[in-house]
Amino acid sequence: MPQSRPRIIPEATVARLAVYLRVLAGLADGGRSHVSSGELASAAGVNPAGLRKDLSYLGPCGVRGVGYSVSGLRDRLTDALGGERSRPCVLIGIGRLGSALADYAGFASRGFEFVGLLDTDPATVGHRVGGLQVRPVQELEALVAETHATIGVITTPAEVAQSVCDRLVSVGVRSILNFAPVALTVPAGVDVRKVDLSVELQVLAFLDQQRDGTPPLLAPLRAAQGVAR
Amino acid sequence: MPQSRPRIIPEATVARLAVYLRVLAGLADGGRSHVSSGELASAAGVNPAGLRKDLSYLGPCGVRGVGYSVSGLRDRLTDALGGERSRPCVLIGIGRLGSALADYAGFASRGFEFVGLLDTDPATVGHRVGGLQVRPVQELEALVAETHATIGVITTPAEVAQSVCDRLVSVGVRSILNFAPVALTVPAGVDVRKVDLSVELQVLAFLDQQRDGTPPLLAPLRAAQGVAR
DNA sequence: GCGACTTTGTTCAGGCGTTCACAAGCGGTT
DNA sequence: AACCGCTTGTGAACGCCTGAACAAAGTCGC
Repeated sequence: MPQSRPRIIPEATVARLAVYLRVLAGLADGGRSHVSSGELASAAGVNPAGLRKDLSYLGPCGVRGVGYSVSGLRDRLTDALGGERSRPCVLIGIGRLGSALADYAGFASRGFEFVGLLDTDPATVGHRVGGLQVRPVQELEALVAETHATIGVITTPAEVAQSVCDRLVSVGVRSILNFAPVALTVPAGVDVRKVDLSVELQVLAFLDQQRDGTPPLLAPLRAAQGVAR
Repeated sequence: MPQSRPRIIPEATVARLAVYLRVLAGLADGGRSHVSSGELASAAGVNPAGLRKDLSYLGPCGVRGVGYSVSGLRDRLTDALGGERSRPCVLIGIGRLGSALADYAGFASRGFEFVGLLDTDPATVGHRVGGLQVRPVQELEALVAETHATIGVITTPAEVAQSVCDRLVSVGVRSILNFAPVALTVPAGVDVRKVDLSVELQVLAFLDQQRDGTPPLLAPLRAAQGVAR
């Protein structure tokens, strides 16, 4: 019965659904029972019409004239995004960034649990980070097999990211979050999402320069929109 | 003066230009003098035609029949993305993630230098992170004024992110990188880029579920879309 | 010096995502 | 019971970006 979602959901929409879900969780904690698309969109930083369109991919889930039930919509979104079941993750590369991610509360609260931390550095292996002991990267295959991890997070230096990725894929991991500044090559059927922190800063630097250097030239169309994405 | 770039560069292109720049830096270190669009595109993980289109926004910068000069293109990209001048950044919220970012080598090597670290927690203030001493967040305005920081990085909890953002904007910071899971509201003329780590994982979880749950249903290419029911 | 090959730069069409605007539907009120 | 206002859901247009095909241009070989 719950199996009836023949429509394809665009990836951009999926990302926003995750944002809506977080906003809803906050509203639920605040005791709210209903929200309108306008209010929810404002909190999420998107257009109200776009929000409704996003939600429409899940089928009707609001009541006209009233709005959306906070708990109802939250449950529906939770279900659409993969349910509440805990998703075991392995993290490879326990440097500064890796350590920070290992005990980032935002992950655990959403059902993402790190079940293994791996590193090559003998000085790091054995150390305890976020409640887990760092293990040597040689144990990657065994670890994935025993924990049935489905998500791999790569925070290694760029040079070894591809080989780590290959090993993850070879033992069945099909979802990879990559923080290393390289483009990973994976076979079809494997999803990679890349987070590139220095690119983000560089884009900001570009926009900054553009503001300072060419406002008289092409300033007109660039204003508008008070909320950023 | 190289002041002649009347064309507007799409933001998506800017982000890719930053990736190309990094790949080029690696090639230059390797001693390469020329690259073709195909090779560069492969290393960056994009389509060759798209890469050429991206570069065309900067005007002709390759030689037909030969390819691109590694150093020449690198310089051109560096210039387009804001030059090599050091950009002072302030970082607010020195938790796990903030500490990791504070001494992330990838930033410094691209001209982004943290000139101030701020936090509210008395236990964190005064501590030394990545070569800088953490200062109380009350000094934010003074710090920005004295260092002329142009970029603010927010790694605070969600509840205080907006107020920190407002204070940054009020003292002239117009570029903000936000890691807090909230949509920041800013006046026109201020750019915000948001990095949401748990959203990335949630998208992966969705794709994972979609693979497992609906391969027999919508695996094929695709049919009509936009038609309603 | 000329021809052919290689690679860029550009143009074109297609898909995707976003935004706007309107009709349908539900609750509250009289 | 019927009306009115409010909000959702959807259809359609617009613009952006992506992916492929073509022409210009430069180099290498003979």
